[in-house]
Amino acid sequence: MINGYVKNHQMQHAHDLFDEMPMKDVVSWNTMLSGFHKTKNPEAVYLCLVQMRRVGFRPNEYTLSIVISAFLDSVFNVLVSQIHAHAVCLALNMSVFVGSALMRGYANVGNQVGLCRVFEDILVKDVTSWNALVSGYMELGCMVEAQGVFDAMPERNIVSWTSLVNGYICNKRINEARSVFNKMSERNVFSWTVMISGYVQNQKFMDALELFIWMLKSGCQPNHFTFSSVLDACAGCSSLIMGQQVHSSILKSGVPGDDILSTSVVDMYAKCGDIEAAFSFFESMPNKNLVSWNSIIGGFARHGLAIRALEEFERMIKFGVRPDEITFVNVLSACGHGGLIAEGEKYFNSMVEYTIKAGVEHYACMVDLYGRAGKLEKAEKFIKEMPFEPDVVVWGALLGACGLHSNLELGQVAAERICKLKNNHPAVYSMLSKIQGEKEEWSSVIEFREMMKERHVKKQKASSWVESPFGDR
DNA sequence: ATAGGGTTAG
Repeated sequence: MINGYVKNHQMQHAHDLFDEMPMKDVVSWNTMLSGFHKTKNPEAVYLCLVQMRRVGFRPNEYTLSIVISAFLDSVFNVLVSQIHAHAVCLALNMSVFVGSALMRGYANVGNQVGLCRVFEDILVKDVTSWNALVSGYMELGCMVEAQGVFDAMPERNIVSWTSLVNGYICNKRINEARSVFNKMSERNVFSWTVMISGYVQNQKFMDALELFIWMLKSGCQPNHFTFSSVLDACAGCSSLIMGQQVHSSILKSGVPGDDILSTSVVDMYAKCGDIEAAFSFFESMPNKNLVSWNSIIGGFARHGLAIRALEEFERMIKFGVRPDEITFVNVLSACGHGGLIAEGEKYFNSMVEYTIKAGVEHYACMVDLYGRAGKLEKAEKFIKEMPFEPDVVVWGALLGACGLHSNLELGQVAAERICKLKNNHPAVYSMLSKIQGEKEEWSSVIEFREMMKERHVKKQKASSWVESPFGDR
């Protein structure tokens, strides 16, 4: 019964039943631990483990591997070496299960010595243990070691290959990843998805889409992970036609739509310029979460529809969804693009009510807000009163505003600060020469162009899909 | 009856 509740993520019911249970054993405790792990509640796992020990139960292999997995990426991962010590005392460190969990744990805290030590102690190492070693080395950025382990493994399965590909991708070595991927004798939905999302993460959207077509031709059925990455690729290269095709394939494929996939659809339509399609799909979603709300608010903001962005924000609050820092970045940028100064100030000040501390991004939005509206002194004052060091984005917002309102003096101040933080940023040259051009100071403009040539500064490539002679790619 | 290695969103 408890396991049934756990499988359906009904932890409250599981908990109640567990409390009533008269003769608990290790298995019942492990089932509860696993439930807290599945519902991503590391603190509950921690408390449950402590309680279990307090009433005198001895952890077994199951207990330790669940607990270690639950501590990954949480504050409790400082306990990895303590759990390891515990495992040694119970002679469970030689278990394949505990061993591979511990390896992930050590990789998670960046401890290479621990990773190797645990691997050596595993009595009968199987493919999974070797795979965990490859992934562990990759996670630590040790690509040579990972490749060495892969080459030395007694046997390799599709997971070993996929781990290697994924490892190279995580280390931003997309070409190495692709060359390993090409050598695979068989591929499954995991391997295809890893490679496709790797291209997306590295902004190679066309490569991602090309590979997706290849995947379909090879007869491999995409899942919600794949589709979500592919939609991201469509959004990345602003290809509405491709995005629509992918959306249709999702509907035809019959993969159950989840929150993440739906949010990717919303985001794709918004980034491909069809904000109404984004909105109507968003409206049709039965379960809107924080990320989906942020996505539609950001979509309206980017389309300059400030009022509609703010309406969605208010609706989100009414729905009882708590905004986070990203929500406010989107809300403030909506105000900036819509010239809604008073509203921007109101929302900026309301952040404390939601216990969200304004970060450097929010300050950048405010500088942008004042700057676009021509209130340059106010923007400058805002920068001076910031509780942290302004970054390139903050100064860039001011510089952009100076370009918009042809203010050379303040523009030069911003430009100098940007150059200190990031040498030879092309935007600095373009913006200053733009202002000088407007002031008809042609000698300065020419001087700047010469300077750019000398310093080998290249203007950033920019293009627009609006009335593009190439049509929609 | 409970456990380990590879993939997704703002």
